[in-house]
Amino acid sequence: MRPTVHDIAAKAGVSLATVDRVLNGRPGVRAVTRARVEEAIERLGYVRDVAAANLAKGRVYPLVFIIPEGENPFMRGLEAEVRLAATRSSFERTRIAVVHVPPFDAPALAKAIDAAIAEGVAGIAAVAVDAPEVAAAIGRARAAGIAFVTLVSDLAASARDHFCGVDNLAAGRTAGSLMARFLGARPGAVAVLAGSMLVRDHRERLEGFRALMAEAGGGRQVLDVLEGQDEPERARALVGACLVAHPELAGIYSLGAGNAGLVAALEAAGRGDVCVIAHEITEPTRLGLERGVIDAVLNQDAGHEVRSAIRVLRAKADGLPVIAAQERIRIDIFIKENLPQPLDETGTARAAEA
Amino acid sequence: MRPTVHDIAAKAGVSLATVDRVLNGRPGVRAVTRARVEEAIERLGYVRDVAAANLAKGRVYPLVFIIPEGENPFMRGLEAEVRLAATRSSFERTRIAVVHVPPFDAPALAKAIDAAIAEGVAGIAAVAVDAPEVAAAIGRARAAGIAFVTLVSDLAASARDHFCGVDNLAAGRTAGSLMARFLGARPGAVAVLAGSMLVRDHRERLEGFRALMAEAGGGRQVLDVLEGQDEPERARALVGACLVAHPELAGIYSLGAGNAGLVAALEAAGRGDVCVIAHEITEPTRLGLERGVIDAVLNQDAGHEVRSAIRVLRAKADGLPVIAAQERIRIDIFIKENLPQPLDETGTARAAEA
DNA sequence: CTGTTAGCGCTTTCAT
DNA sequence: ATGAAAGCGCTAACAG
Repeated sequence: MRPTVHDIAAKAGVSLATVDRVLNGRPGVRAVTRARVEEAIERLGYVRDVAAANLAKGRVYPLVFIIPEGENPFMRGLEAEVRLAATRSSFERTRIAVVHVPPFDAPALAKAIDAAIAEGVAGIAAVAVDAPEVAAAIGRARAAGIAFVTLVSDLAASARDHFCGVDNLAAGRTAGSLMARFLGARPGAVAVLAGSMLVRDHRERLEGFRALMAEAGGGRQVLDVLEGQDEPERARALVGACLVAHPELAGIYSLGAGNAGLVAALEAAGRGDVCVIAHEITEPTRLGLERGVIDAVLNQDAGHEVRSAIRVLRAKADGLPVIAAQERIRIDIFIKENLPQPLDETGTARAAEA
Repeated sequence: MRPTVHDIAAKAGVSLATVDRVLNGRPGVRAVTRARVEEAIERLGYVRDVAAANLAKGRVYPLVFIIPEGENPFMRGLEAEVRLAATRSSFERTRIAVVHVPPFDAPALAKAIDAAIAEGVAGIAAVAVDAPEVAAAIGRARAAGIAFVTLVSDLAASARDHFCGVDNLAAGRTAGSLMARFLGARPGAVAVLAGSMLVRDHRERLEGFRALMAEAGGGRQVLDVLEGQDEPERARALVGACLVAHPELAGIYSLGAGNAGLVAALEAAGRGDVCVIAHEITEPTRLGLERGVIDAVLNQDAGHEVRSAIRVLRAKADGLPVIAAQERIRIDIFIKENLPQPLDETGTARAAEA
């Protein structure tokens, strides 16, 4: 049997209350007594039973997820994953709230963070906007003892406990490598469709992509970035115009959202031959893959990110360690053949039981 | 506050013990009383606090992982993941044991399963050998109320609760698709290196690969399978001979283990131009990717599989539902650019914090 | 058939 | 500065 607080109390010749004080670093214990208890803890190899502790505390962890509003399908999918986790979270003494903020709006995000601090939550997860005022708000949260993780998009220098997302530089390089291999010796330039160069992820992906294309040699031309603001209509117009202006175009790297427009433009122009690489498995990209318009999709698993964020927030709130390997978000590569089947209404994976 | 057993007891006008009997489907309650309690449960929207229940039960879940012995690096990595999880599992009221059996040995596996049943474990995870006697042993385990999951390799018709592994047919198709795209118009045949055609995963992967190569058109020739028994030395010899016999060889699909030999043979022959696709991120395949000898590696995340197996076994043992999306094991595609950094000694992911 | 009572391992008043 | 005792939500004897 694992040693308990009683064992420590007996071994150290003190009461349960004193053991608890030492265990939780609370004041009111003489240094000598503390030392005695700590030695007992050490010698017995005691590890706290977190479940029992939480039961005694009657503690629930109120967490807040701050997510951009709008039509970006990836963000909506992310939110769905949060709500799914929230349903199940009651089992785990966690209460999860979702807060919306306008996308790319640093002041609004900072305000939302401060509101969460005022509410006295145990942890905050937010899709970060890379701005000093946001970093300052995160600093205030941490100062208040609130765990903070950034989700999907990180920000430069800040006190966040953890970043739940992928290495976007590597993602861009991966896209570049696939593009180079898929095109092989085929001539023609490559276009890049982004949301906005004001966003950190997009900048990093572009950087990685350009770097790899340069290293790959062959002198393939990468055209100037098309900024579609992550809006399907703008993306469609931009890509349509690009296809006209560059009839020899060989590939398109779409590193943001708005992919419904991209697919529409390609199909309208009858350019199924263009090699297309996009990001995130969503309705449009899934369809694009299945119809052969998109050749590969790089993905970050939103469900994994959300569950990871919850685990990390709870661990940090408890002062517990984190399993790094489980929390690292991979850059998934999907082609038509390894695309996972969508779940049916009951949440049952058809593929898993096939 | 969430309703508790006390609330139910009060509402139904019965004692705690009766509520508990109803909750756990134990006998000794009149139908009317039962109905009254059930109504109270329903109306209050009661959900059991599993942590508290386990605390009260003092229950630990003894689980057994049955893993093939031998030098297969993937299996050794799998075992390492089990041991890692075991270390951390004390936090979660789970005790994990590892049992070794000779690879591909159905009678030995069946015997190990029966031994675990006799020990009265709560759940068993095993890398299955596809044989009737194994299916029978699994049936006995389930009959004894023991949760059972197959790990990595499933078997035909059996009563296992769940399969923790990938769709190997899809994996083979994925390999085929990548091979076809990477080779493009380049002429030359493709070789396949397998462990043994007696193993189910390998058969399925081959089937998927061949199917896709046929569909891809271009009439690319797929040579007869080389069976290396997952042993590096045999693989090296077979591949070496194949390279001599087919100087125009364009690609190799390695669907089993023994990849150290494959890489060695290719490097010895100076055939870095051959397009190579292999399975599982292990020491040899990681090196192969980094050195450019291997072009892509399909992977199943052993850590994910193990953690998933534990979650599923515990959930099944508790009669709890399972989050399908979290338990589905993806077919990961890795190329040099999206290969995750290995962990350092402290278990910290270098990439995640970079 | 049903109720009482004493814990599981930990935290938390309230005394001393 | 330290201890005693009463729970947290649930289960498990043991009585009725």
